Amino acid sequence: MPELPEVETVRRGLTQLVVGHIIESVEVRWEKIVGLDTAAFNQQIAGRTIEKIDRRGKYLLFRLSGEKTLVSHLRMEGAYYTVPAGTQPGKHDLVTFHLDQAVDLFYRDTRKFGRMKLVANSDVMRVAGLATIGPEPTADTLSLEYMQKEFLHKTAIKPFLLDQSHIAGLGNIYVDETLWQAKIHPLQPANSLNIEQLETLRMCIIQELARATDHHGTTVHSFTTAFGHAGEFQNELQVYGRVGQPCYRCGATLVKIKVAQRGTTFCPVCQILH
DNA sequence: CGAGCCCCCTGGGTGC
DNA sequence: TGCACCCAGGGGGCTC
Repeated sequence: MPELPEVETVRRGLTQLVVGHIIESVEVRWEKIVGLDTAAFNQQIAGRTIEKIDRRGKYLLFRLSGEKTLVSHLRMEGAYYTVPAGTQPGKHDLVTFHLDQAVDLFYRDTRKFGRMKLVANSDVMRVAGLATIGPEPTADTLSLEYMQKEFLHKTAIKPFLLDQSHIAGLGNIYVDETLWQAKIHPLQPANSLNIEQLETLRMCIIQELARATDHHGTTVHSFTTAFGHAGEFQNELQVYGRVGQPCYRCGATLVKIKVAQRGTTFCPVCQILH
């Protein structure tokens, strides 16, 4: 499931593979992904050059010629990869971008949850999700002062961190990881954290996402980079996927509960609810 | 405004 | 071997 480190890894791969190419035509094999059929999407996008690829939170932003942006969210299993022109698409290859220089860019999405939308550059920040997105989790953009003002809700910290309007980029895996690192219980109300805990959490989030990005993201289920490689960060995970195994810090058995409909693994000894 | 729930989907796992 | 079920989950949208 792509979170910020995985999306950033995809962005870097795509930058090498498709920037500078012209989109000659497209084929849409599952209309809900794009919200348009092949003819309508083709009419909007054909002839544009891919000038640059940006990222905001978990959104990929393909900057195209003519002041347009293709906003793409991979959701659970969306993936991009390039193949030689003429390659037959597989069952789960839902969109084909026929590029110049005999390259096809495939969008594959087993569960069909991903979405993409072409908008004018001036409308990008009006796209649902981007309109309300919180700051990027870096030292420059996520300040302690912001967190003190933002974390005033009594909502449990886990769903609070999953809400992209507070901080951009965290998903289920990295929320469980950073809460374990900061020794905070996933049900702890966001407004109950003191300033020391907020600063600890802030640094854990910033460092964990940077470290995961350095490792090309986490591969669970199906994530691969645009080059078809798996990430390596799954080997670094401390709690996610380790229910029933010993806590690396205290040795207690990690437990799994449901928090806001999400599977949540934590240490019942290190992460005490206050 | 917030909490809770539904929905979108399919592959993989489990039980019989 | 096969069938019926259940589960995972990001985020938009809905109701209360």
